[in-house]
Amino acid sequence: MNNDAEKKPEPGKDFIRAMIDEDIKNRTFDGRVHTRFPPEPNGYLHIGHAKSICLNFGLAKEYGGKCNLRFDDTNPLKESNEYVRSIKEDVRWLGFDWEEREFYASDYFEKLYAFAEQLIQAGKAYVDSLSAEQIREYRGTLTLPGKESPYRGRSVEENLDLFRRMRAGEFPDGSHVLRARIDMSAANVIMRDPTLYRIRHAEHHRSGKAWCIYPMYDFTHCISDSLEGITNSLCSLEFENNRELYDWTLENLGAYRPRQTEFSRLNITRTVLSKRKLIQLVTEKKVGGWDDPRLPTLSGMRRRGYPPEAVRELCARVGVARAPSVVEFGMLEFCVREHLNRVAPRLMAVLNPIKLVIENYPEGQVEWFDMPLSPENPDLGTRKVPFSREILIEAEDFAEVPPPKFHRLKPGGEVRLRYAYYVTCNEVVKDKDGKIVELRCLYDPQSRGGDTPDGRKVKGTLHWVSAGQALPAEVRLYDYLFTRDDPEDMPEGQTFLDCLNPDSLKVGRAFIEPALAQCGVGDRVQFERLGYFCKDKDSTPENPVWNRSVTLKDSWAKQQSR
RNA sequence: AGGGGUGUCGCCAAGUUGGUAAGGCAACGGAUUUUGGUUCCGUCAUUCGAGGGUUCGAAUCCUUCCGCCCCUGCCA
Repeated sequence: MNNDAEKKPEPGKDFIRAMIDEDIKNRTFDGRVHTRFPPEPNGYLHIGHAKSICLNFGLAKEYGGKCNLRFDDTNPLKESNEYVRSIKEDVRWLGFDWEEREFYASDYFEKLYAFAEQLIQAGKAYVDSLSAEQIREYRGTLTLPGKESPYRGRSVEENLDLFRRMRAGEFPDGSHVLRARIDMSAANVIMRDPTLYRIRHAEHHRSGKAWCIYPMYDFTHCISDSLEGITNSLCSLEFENNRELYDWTLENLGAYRPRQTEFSRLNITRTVLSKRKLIQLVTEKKVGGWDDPRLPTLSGMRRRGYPPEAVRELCARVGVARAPSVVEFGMLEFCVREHLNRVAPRLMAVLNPIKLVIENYPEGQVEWFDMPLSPENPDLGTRKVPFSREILIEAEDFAEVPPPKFHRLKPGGEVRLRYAYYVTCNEVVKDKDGKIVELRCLYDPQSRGGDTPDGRKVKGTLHWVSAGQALPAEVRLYDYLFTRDDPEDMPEGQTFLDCLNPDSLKVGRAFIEPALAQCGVGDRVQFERLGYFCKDKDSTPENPVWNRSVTLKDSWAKQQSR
């Protein structure tokens, strides 16, 4: 070993880690690292959230800190316990643990209210009685300053009285709001007297009917972070403008102030990651539900058979930066294949069967082979696979008139049936319409196991199942949900719904080897050549259902399509 | 009276105080192979949004343009 071998350039840290290193060096937060993942329970988590989860929980782990799970539940109209339930399930599935630190913004309502009164007391907030439309008009535009509300000058006493009566339920929805008194001509529109509280006579999924006024995001989030002692409040780029208000609020409250840092959210080609659109797909029944395997939701990906390791790997690979970006779907698929290739057992199934009759194999005989579950990982053990006179192979693995460089079965040609025997096709049987009914073959008894004593080589090895013992199964093959790279970018007058791919789900039949009967829901295997599959929850003993997670790379198919 | 961000290979992304463009995905070659998969090995930015300037030397400093993203919810 010599020392200059270690001079390899280390991959650079992302800007967030660099910032934290700096903070630790300067003891900015006493060397602490405390993050949080703050979803609003108004929908299911998707892979975009996974990036935030991996970042926040990952950072805490790397720096020996903590990460809280906090539900940002300040809008009772959109939220539900069902979403809370699914979010916790998905975070756990991804492999992260918030231990006892499960928080809810709604648990801070009383404290939040006290902070609001404190702001009023300090003359930094007032009750406005303009209508929503008027407030919008008064706000001005991006290029024109706003003007002050006539109610902006109310006395502290009047504001306090009004705010208390708002809480007491004396006023209808929309009649008053609490606003911060900042600057109606601020260049940052967010700072033009932002709304802090609104009246909403609605039942909250956790606090029930205890409240009829609810705090807004900008007021709630920073205080929640502060209360929990968060050091780094990481959020996506669209909150950049809100940072000024985050800092303003905490400063004017004299509260501990975490550091908000924004990063670019994850975008993936041919998919939509906005909650609004995902909800639309679900409620308009364009997909089967939140866990439809075509959806980029964590529950959909789980059902599709994507391992959590692959999702985490993707998040690690795309990194974190501030430049808006769109990752190719292929990057995700690569991560899925990479992990499954390492862990998934490899068995055989046939999608579009063609019968192969081995004329010199004894009628009625069945021999059971012990075959490895994975050629690369002997530790996985073996399974029993039956072989008999009638075998099913993939129709596309036979060509009567083979294209150049075709390695599979052809008239007069010899191939290997994986781990079984060499067979040679000597007759193609057709019906009167010229359709192939079966292939008559001869096998070489010497080639048992897939090798011959004379060592002769064969170009092709085929997957197969024994016709008599194979089990029928349903397979669901998926394609992109959308026909364009960017479903958001549509021609005039069209929406993302107009580029839904009608072929995104194809249901087919398959014949699978008997050993697969033992699989449980969620088990993942590779079907030789066909791809990685995951047993679906819709399975019944009579009709197992397998979802294709992802196909294998296929350079032959690619070459043919050129 | 607009403000805040951001632009490095088809995609993601490193580039410490200026010293002469990491890595991954994709793609393309080749070797190995009981599936055309996997694995391995190789190729792939004279150039960093564009133009000026400073400098012996700039993706990195100055300057002027240009593109893209976010902000006018009583959503988060």
